[in-house]
Amino acid sequence: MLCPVERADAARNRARILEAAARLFATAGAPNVTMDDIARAAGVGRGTLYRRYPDRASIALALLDEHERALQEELLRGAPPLGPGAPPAERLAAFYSAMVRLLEDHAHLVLGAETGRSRFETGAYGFWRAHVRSLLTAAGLPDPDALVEPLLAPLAPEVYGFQRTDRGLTPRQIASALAGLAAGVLGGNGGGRPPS
Amino acid sequence: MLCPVERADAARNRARILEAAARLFATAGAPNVTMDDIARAAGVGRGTLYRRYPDRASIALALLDEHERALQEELLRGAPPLGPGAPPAERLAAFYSAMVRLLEDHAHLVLGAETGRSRFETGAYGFWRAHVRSLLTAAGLPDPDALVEPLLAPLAPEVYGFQRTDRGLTPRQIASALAGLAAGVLGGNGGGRPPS
DNA sequence: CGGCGAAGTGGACACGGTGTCCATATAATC
DNA sequence: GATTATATGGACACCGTGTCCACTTCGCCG
Repeated sequence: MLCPVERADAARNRARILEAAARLFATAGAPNVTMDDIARAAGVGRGTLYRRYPDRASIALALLDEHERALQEELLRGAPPLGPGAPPAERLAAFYSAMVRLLEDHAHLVLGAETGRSRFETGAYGFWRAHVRSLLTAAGLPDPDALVEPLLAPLAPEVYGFQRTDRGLTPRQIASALAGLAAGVLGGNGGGRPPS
Repeated sequence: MLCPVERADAARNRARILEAAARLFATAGAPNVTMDDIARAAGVGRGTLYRRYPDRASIALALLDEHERALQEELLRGAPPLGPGAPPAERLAAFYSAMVRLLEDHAHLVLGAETGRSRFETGAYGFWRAHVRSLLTAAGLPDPDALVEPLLAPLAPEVYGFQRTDRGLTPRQIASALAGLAAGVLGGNGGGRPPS
């Protein structure tokens, strides 16, 4: 092997592909974009495209990667309530709020790409899962493993998209409802309930 | 028009299609079954199949219909805690429990058929939604519209399937966790929390 | 600077599924 | 039993996917 690193043209094409895919996803909607479209828009052949990204999901994943990593960093080492230090209920609410922002900003990317089962198989999902699970454990809840997925399920792109588009909810409303959920499950008090 | 009702052969073929589809879905898994397969197994032509069911989802929907209707009946007029009479938190927990049973019994049907966005467009979803929303309203929660989807999201077939298969959870565990969720959100007390 | 090997490229190809269409067959009415 | 609307079923074209391989380009080394 003479070239241990990525070749210059390969890097150039990778950038082209990602740029073109981002543009197409944003304008036409992810599910309506075919591999052909992306290859043509990027000015590369089909073979080149498939070499790196076997399907649409992996392209969207690459596009989302940087944004998700930033949030992950904040969860691990950022300031409270997102980062360590705050009580679990508040951290969960902050996490929900941050995820709502992420979904709102990149809905077009994430929709139809991370959809269905493939969502669970991404590294990002594993991270969110571990984070929420640690919050549940810290709060002393029984059987945190069984509560993680129900708490993460509202963040599925399809659910968020349905609430926003079909139900006409605002990001504020959604984040607020999720904060209530977090308080109800993790906080001792009935956080989401009206003071009675 | 001479035949205002469904013709005899049409009814017969409808039954054949549903029976064949149920068999195929159960053995091969819904996503792996093509329209061709169903038509051939049912002994009808493609045109006949497409006439009634434009896609797999509508077939699965027809198959699930009766089971869902039974549960809907119970929710409306059955005995507490599933039917009217019990406090909202207990009714929601009972609903979760019944849905877990439904998912467990018909996972093969529902998986890959009601998947993704199409789930929200079924009449059944609208019913579950209205039910949960009424429970939220009865409990006096603010903005029930924003809480409905998060509470229904854990029942998405993909989520349930992931918990059962990949995570190795039992139906009991899942139902129990959801009961805790119901208690935390709707019940004043921390139902899912350990007594402190 | 020229050639060499390996990685990268791109388009042609075959496959499979979907959805449509229409000539034919069949059931229900008269 | 004739008639007419409806149902049937298979043939057809279309589209997207994923693979494959002959060719090109890159990077190194003599």
